[in-house]
Amino acid sequence: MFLEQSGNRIGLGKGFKSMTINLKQLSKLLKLSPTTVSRALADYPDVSAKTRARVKQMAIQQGYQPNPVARRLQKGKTETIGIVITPEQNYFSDTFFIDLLSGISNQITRAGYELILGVASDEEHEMQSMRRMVEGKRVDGMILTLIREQDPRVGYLLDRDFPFVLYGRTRETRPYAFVDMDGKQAFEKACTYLAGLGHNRIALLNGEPGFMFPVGCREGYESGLFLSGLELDPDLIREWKHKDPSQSSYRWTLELFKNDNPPTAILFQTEAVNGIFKGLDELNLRPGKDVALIGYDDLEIARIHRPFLSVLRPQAREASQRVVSILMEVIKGEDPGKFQEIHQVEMVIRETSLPPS
Amino acid sequence: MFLEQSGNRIGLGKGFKSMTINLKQLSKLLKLSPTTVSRALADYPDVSAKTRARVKQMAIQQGYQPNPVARRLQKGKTETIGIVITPEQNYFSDTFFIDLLSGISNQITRAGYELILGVASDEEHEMQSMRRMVEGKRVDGMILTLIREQDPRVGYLLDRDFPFVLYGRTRETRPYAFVDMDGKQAFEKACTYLAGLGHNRIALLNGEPGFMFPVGCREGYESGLFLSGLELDPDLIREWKHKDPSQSSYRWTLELFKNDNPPTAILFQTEAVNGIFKGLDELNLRPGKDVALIGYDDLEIARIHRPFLSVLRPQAREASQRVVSILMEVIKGEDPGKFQEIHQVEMVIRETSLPPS
DNA sequence: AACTTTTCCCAAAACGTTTTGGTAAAAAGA
DNA sequence: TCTTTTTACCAAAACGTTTTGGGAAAAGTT
Repeated sequence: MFLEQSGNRIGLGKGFKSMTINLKQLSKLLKLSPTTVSRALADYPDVSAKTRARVKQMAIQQGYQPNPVARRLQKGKTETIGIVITPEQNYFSDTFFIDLLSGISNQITRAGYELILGVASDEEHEMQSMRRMVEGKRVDGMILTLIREQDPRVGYLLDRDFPFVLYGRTRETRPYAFVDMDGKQAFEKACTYLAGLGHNRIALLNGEPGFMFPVGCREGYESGLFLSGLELDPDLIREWKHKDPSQSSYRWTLELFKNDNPPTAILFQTEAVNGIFKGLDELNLRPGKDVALIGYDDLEIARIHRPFLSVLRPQAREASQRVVSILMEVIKGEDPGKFQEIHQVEMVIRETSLPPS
Repeated sequence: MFLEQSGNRIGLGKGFKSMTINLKQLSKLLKLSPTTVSRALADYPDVSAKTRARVKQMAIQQGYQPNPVARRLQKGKTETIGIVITPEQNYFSDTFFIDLLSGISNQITRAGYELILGVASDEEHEMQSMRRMVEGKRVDGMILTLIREQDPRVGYLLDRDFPFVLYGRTRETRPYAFVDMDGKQAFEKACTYLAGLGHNRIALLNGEPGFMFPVGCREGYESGLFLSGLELDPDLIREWKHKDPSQSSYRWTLELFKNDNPPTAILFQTEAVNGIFKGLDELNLRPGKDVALIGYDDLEIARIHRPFLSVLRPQAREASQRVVSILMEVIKGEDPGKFQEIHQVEMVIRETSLPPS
């Protein structure tokens, strides 16, 4: 009866024998035109309620799913967004990318979109992978992470008006959309909190310069000192290397305590906690007792080892979902400048933020 | 001159003003038919060398990239492969998924394919996400990880002859393609090594049952004991929970040493190292000195804390690349049963595998 | 010179949707 | 009853490729 349409062999010959029906076949089954079936499924008002119901039922019964590739071609959209991650630039923060991808993936699926992933080892491959997605017309929009102070990706995308959202910020005067954590406010809060406890030698073990995030951390730290009436001592600020947070932070910890007037507290990104603990151990200083510690990021490790680490906790899951929602708006043509979100960071007091002994 | 083709507005109206040229426009520029241009770019022999060169040069000059969506429609392939990860089932092994994705992504890009990623929280969403990819015709093949002893995903894919490769193995009699680490051989090697040093009370702190990997570990452990002429003592085998490796392994460590005849060595998956160290610390046992330790997986943490952990090191990057190559073959129509690879695991002796004291 | 083969190119169809621009029939309004 | 409006449907075009099935001109063979 409706088998003569032999032109419609689907995925045949390659072993995939699952019976996937297409629009033409479905419409034949219903004795309707493909047009009407398509419009019925899309809830257009120009198809009668009765037909619409009949169509939908048959579609479900036959397991019809519109071929996304065909739809994309017709609609001129890929229904896909891209992200390139660079694990080696963020090695020890164990679940950073996974948490991020988790929130993103969630929201993207909800929108019926796809997430394509690139993994790059360095800045160069990162750019290369992104260009492949953009110039190869493989995505409708990009999500960017691990943003640098001067970030060529942002200029590149702005230049060609390609939709994107930053998870973070950069130095760029043209308007663009971003979702960022308020590192400044977080470090200010932690700093004033420690000062309020009586600490007056507070050190900052900051992330690698070049990336944008540590800039805010430092601003918050300086502002916190100022608000608490404390002097800024450049000798209490150190920067570790992204490549090897543990080693470099270990060395800097030892350095810090060579000071005549050593710190009684340290602010840092939690990635560096292993190095700091190791350093303190070597100096026979008890973390949390002899030296107060507050880390940025609530990594697993902060909750496993005694003493449990007091931390600044960004709501990463939430923020990453916002990134997607915003990107959808930008893709629709909304002005990116309208979407600039800075998310608050909460402080979780555990066992390493006591007054000085 | 060649601007009259106003039907070819690309991505217009949505802000993306980048000048992307298409095949028809390119062919007009060259005063050739689209057919010839297409075939020239694909190196068909029926286009003269001169024309081919001219076409290629112009294509580069104009920055022409064939629209992948259109190509996919015509070719009846998505040029995309899918993977669904479930981070919560593998929480602490910090870089497991990232390393995996890294190898996979690499190889996929090389093949001109795309990687689409799903992130699921549990078994149910995992299946759901996979079905969306398969039944929604969004991918040509799937990669599966964290394989369970009885894994419904495998049956599902086999039933509809859909191409896939396992990173791991399962209990299934029909032939299927997989790349697996030789956990059995690894644990056997570690076990006989320890026995050779004189250890005769060797414990196994194994992963959660239900997953396939711990099964091999146990087999290797038992076989290692046997080869070394040691008795198997069921009291020396414990299984921690995937959900919370640290807590459960901590508790099991304490348990193990309540034994009248406590172990002098422990084999385990490195994810559990924190719990074990914590437990030993509490028992005033020095890791590596009083108790020998060998972990499976060379996680960052194994190389950071003294004593440096002796480990079994799988070549994850290499294996994940193989997974992709194999999947490509299976997609081409090769018999999946031909591709069953078991990769050797090397042992790295560091500081925690001394003879018993 | 009359065939045959090879070289080089192309028009048209196809992939599976959605959108455009209708039209015939039914209902409403005069 | 005749016109107008609304309802319910559909044929054809379009999205940008690749593949199919030629076919004219040039080169080679008798």
